[in-house]
Amino acid sequence: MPEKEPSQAREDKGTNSTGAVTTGKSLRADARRNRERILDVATKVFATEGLEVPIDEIANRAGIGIGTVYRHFPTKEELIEAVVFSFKQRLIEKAREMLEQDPGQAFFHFLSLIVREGTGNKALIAALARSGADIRRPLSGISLDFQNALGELLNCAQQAGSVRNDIQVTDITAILFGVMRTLEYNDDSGLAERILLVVRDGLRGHC
Amino acid sequence: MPEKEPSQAREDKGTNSTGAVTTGKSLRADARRNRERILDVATKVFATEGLEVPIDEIANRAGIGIGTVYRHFPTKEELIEAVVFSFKQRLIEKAREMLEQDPGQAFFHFLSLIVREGTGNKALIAALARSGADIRRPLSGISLDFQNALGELLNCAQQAGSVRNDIQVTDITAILFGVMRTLEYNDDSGLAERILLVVRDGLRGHC
DNA sequence: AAAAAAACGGAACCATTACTCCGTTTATTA
DNA sequence: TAATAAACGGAGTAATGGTTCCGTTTTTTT
Repeated sequence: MPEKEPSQAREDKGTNSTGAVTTGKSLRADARRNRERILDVATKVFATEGLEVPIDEIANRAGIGIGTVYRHFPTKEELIEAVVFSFKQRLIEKAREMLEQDPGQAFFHFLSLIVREGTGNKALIAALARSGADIRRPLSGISLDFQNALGELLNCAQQAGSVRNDIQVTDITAILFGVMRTLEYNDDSGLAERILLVVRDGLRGHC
Repeated sequence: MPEKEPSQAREDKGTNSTGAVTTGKSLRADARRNRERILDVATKVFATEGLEVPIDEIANRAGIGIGTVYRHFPTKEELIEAVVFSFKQRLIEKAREMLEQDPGQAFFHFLSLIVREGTGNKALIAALARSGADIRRPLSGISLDFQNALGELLNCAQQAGSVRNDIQVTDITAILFGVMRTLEYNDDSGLAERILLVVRDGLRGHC
């Protein structure tokens, strides 16, 4: 009698080039549902309350056991990464779209967009912090993609003379990081506007 | 027979208007020595390693028991306040001195000074963060003094036309906070220079 | 120098949080 | 629908870090 073997060689979860987990067909129905739900809740909670919210809290709000959360995302870090990933992905997409516009406009519009979206979204701020905090650490995956997208906008703007030349992408990331951090505790959009004004004029340079 | 009474009504520790603990004569010799030592060590450790360093660590490095630290500073918060206080005090003094200079110069020199001193000093960054993070919360004590000192420099600079007029002190505090935070993880002074350049030009305004 | 007061030291306590383990439940398969 | 595999849930574990308590030591007073 032939040995029992896994009835159908289920395809494994894999990771695509960008680092996102490709949700293959291999998950059981309830599992896929739960995974989705966790991600949903985590995204909202992280955005409104910050990354320090304990996993238990997220599990509770999702109406799901802690163990389940950990099966899907073996560490808190990985859950955060997953959430952060989609935020960055969306921004990258926006950046690409903007490349159509006038170079100077594009760059500054992108900055505005980030600031606007970031105001009041602690998860997004953290996402940017993760690629902007320590600019010496080489990036990879989605963070690198993001930096490249931003870099392209910057380059174009510089070539068009809309942004000073003595500035690099990493400087922008760093500045962005600072602005975000400031806005983390001040969701006043008036402040955001004024800071953006200063940054904008400063980036144009030589008065 | 008369009841025993405290031989000498020792003067109590009090707090002066700025919030600093006035070290009266009431402390025993070893106590005063220890208090000083704790403050010294804490200042250095907080500066180089940040405020997250546990109290135990500070006690150990000072060669003093944990209990002793807590007798002098009933909560970690109070120890931090004490450290932060002296940093701010020094900055305020500098600000006053600078008022002598040309208004525009004074203001920008002060910004440079803070950035220079802040680069690599996590305690100082935290000190500024504490008065700049949430600009809606009304300040008091030393933080208010600091804001006022900064405000005075700003006012003069604005009246002299060296700084744009659509900006308030709290905006400066916020910007400063952001810059500091950025530099917290990047002690590269080149980056500091470039960011300062952008901020400076941005604050001058209307190109 | 003895008594009283002040200060010391650090083990123990408590709260928080990330993460594990395993008995139970649910989905899938045959 | 019974057997099997997959996934679930949450009590329990471990590490961390702030704070308290109290027996011991040091300083000050008489």
